[in-house]
Amino acid sequence: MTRQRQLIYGIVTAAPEHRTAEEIYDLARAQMPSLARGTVYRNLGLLVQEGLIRKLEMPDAPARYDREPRSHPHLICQRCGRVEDLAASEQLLASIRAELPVPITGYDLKLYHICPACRGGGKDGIA
Amino acid sequence: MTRQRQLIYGIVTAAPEHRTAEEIYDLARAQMPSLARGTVYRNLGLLVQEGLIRKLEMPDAPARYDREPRSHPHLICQRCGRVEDLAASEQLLASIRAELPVPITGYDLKLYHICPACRGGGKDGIA
DNA sequence: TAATCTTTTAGGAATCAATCCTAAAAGGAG
DNA sequence: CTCCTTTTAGGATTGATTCCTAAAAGATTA
Repeated sequence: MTRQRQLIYGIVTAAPEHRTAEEIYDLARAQMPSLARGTVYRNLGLLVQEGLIRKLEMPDAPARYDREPRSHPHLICQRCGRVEDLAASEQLLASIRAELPVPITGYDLKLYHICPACRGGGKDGIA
Repeated sequence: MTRQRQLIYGIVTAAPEHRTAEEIYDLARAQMPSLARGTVYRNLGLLVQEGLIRKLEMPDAPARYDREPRSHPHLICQRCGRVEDLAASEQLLASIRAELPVPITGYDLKLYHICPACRGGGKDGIA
């Protein structure tokens, strides 16, 4: 395990944020200025392969990385792109499986909405 | 409605395939050789905006377009990337909504598996 | 610890999907 | 047909990501 790998993994797992490779690169360079961009991409890919973290493809935007590798839903604001984790529901997964003709190895569920901040005004969501 | 737009829309809606912009471009050029790549991308974007078709972001691959704009699950082979439509289940959507703290505007559910062709051998799926 | 072999890195070039730019062509209203 | 607006072709450009290579770091063994 190289220092670079450790650093990158640490940044992803330290916070629940869903950061892009570029954001991770910037944060990492604050601690290791010589770190190369390619190293970040390569290690993120390896961490994903090993099942330690998860890659989230975003609509019309760079991918983001999630410290939780197990399948779980994400709530995404259509306007600002903010990503929020939702708890994986066994009940939901069961419903999904029940509908399927084949066994699945994982899923990716993105739920779109407009977050309170983007809905404007001060009030949010009472209506 | 320009001829280019009509042609592109026609290609997407003609078949249940989920084609990439590049594939659509190739098919369209067979009928209109002067068509520009940018025109294909721009019109696909406009068709998506108008809600006539749907864009599917694919993991580590170019986006694909679906002639069905309403939210519905997709079954995707992890190995070859083949995309298959699944029927939108009102029951499933209800389960999803029931779990949520906020109203959603749409969803994107990708279910991953290994398709029979990729599972190797001749038999498929009896086991 | 030194020698050796393997893996990973830095740095930058290259790729690929997608977007942007501009003059010319097409649509469309009157 | 004329004027005005929108869209196109064609190609340059961008932005995320991958690839390349010599050098550095890690690991292994003696």
